[in-house]
Amino acid sequence: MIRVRFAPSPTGYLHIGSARTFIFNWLFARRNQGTMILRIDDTDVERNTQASLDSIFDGLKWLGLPWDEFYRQSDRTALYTQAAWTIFERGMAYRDFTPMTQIGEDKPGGGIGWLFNPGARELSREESDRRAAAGEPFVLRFLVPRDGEREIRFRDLVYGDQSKSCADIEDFALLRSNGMATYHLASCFDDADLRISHIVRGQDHLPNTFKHVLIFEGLGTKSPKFAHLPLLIAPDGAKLSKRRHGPVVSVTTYRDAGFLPQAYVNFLCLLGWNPKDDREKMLLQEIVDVFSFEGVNRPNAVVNFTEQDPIDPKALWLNSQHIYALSHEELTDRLAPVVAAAGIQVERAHLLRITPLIQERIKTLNDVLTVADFFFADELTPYDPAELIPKKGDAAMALKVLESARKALETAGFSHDGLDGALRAEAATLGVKAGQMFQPVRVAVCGRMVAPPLFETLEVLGRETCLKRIDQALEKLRSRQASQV
RNA sequence: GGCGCUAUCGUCUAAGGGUUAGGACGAAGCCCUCUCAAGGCUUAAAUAGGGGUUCGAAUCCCCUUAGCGCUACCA
Repeated sequence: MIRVRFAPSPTGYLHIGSARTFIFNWLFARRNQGTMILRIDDTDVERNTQASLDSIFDGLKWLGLPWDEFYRQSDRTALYTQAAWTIFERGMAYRDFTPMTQIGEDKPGGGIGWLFNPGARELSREESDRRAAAGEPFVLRFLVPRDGEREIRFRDLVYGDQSKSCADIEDFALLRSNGMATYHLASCFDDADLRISHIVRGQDHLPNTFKHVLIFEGLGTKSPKFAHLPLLIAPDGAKLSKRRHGPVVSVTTYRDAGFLPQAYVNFLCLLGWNPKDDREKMLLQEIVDVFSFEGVNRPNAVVNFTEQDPIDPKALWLNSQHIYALSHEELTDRLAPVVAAAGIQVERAHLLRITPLIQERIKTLNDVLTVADFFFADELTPYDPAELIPKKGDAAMALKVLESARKALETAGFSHDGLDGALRAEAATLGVKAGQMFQPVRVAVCGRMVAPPLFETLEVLGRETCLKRIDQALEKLRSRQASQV
């Protein structure tokens, strides 16, 4: 039975790399009819925040990938302490009474690799017990084997066989001096207790895994299988961080930019994994059908963003592909809340008619606001009347064309073919090219030179609005001419 | 410093001893066309460097270089 977990610690908001780890876990579980567990690793009371927890749930909810079981480490602290003392009783851990301030100086950052504090390992059990009983604070450390040349080995499903000499593993802490379990202990205990079959997490944990193997040994359980994932990094090669890279690292950036969750998931999957064929745009089910750790790469993957544009261009393209794959009804359902949030009131039936016209012209849901604005507004936003002048034409032509278009639209049938026929006929009688006819009309009704296909647009706008806007355009042209004379 | 991981177009990647090193995004150009978009076609663009092994290396091994990670009573 496959059981996997995603175990974020609530010390920041849900970050793009964490989201991907969650997704890979989820995919692996679904692919193998396994169980997906969400576990909040909140053993660090100092740094946990409710806001962070909210952000994690928020982000996961948006992704739309449900989990099957839920745990929170702060509910289980007694279990960890108990486990730590079991390891101690087995002689695989010891109390270290070295004050924190003292070790801070000559330990990490500076010089030689730190393995353990001098004298701490050699303390007799009697003295250790006595000092503890006297209330002296201590850290419980794992007693990493120092005799012989023992190597810790494990096989990673992505990175292959791993080994490390115990001589390079320090005596890491199991219990803090306040009695709380550390991440290593709590995480391993839970992985064992919850019968996790595969630990799927970021590659930054690869070096920690040697310690974890030791802990599982201390716990007397078999290690789960491991699959480490390449990290997501910034274009500058650095690990993604809020401080350095800003809001890009948060999943909410993509959500708020108008991404479809399935497109975002698709994008994240393609960072460090590929289906071994040329597919790029994939539905969730299609990914589930072929997902395996064989397809996971080892090098870190760059999320391609800039200061000006936080969105990876490929993500944007994938989003447009997913938008394009939606039915008109589905897309309308996604667009409606965006439009409503912008304070625009539109009937769903009307929006449903607009949707097909913009579907292949929007890359994000939010684009509806800029691409379809003229469908929503009563009055067009002001535009330069010079835009009404067709190519290789002049203001007089614009005037002439718009006048005859107006006349034609008074009687034309408001369907694609009716409008097409009527306007083309007008162009022919005036002796202008079709484009010279269409473009002024487009600008007149849309208020700009770039817009969806003309006839469908006119159709959706309706005769009344079209005539009104052409009248306004004629007015603009006339006053422009008057002012220029 | 020690230990570990990694190294193919700008980016995501394919090719796990024999290919003109393939695809996608992005860029440029052309076609289509009522503008834009979509679509089609085309172009530019990569095996970090050096040694081996081999008839033959992007692929296996070693070294160098570079990047990243871990080295906390954070996770």
